[in-house]
Amino acid sequence: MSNKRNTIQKQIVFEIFSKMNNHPSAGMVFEAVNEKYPNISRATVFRLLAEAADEGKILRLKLNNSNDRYDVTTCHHHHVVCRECGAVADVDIIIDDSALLEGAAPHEGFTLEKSHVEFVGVCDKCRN
Amino acid sequence: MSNKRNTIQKQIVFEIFSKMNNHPSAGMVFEAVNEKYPNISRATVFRLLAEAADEGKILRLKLNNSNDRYDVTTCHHHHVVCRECGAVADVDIIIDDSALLEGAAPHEGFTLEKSHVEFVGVCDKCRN
DNA sequence: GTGCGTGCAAACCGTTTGCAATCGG
DNA sequence: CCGATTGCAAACGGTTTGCACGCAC
Repeated sequence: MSNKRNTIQKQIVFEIFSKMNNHPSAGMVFEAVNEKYPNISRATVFRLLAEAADEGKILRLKLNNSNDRYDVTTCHHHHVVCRECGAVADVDIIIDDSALLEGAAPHEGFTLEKSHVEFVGVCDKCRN
Repeated sequence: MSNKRNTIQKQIVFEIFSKMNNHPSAGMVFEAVNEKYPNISRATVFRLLAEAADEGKILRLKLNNSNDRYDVTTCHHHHVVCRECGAVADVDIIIDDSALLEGAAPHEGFTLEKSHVEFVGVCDKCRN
């Protein structure tokens, strides 16, 4: 039900993006797209990802020590960032979100709405 | 026991930074410093904060929808970001860190080391 | 005196934008 | 057709850096 056009660029970008399982930044998606389709511009990749994130079709993550990362999975889950290389992966864990929200006492008149747990760790490669 | 020099700029920057309780970005610290001490350069403020963060004396946070924020408090605690204006505040909550780390199953060979809970919410001003 | 720390301005890097050309519906 | 979408290149904003000078030690 989108009033948006279904362009070739959009198909290609999301085709390639959805096959990347490393929570890539927009730049990383552009690299991957550019390899096979050098005529698709950087701006288009950035625009398409930002648009999809705004529409809630994908997630835009801000994590420690890295640029914005995009995530195909929009349902509530958590992440780990490698402290060495910045690689990102999903973390399977069951966390009672509402218990967290209720148990928390924010300062200065804030109201809490959502929570996200970010783990820091090491990836396989960087552990040596 | 630092082999670093104790310069006037360093004293001033951290004097002012430690009085800001809004988890400021480097730019915000510079603004505050610049108001009273216009002869201290932006680069110096950025360098001093980055250096202190590298030494573990302060925290460098990357949170949703904002630049890097610095935090005087280095002990383990959690944060909330206003979804409207990006303001940051501490959140008091007791979370069993090791239980989190043990209960979590990271993908792709990651080892977890630390956790940080980031809440999204609204601040007093933006709630209207 | 020595060399670390600073100020300045320019470079940087990821991202965004203005605009004319193009393409999808 | 006609306006949404694209490609390009230039602008942007926050941060970093190279270099010469000055200050802490």
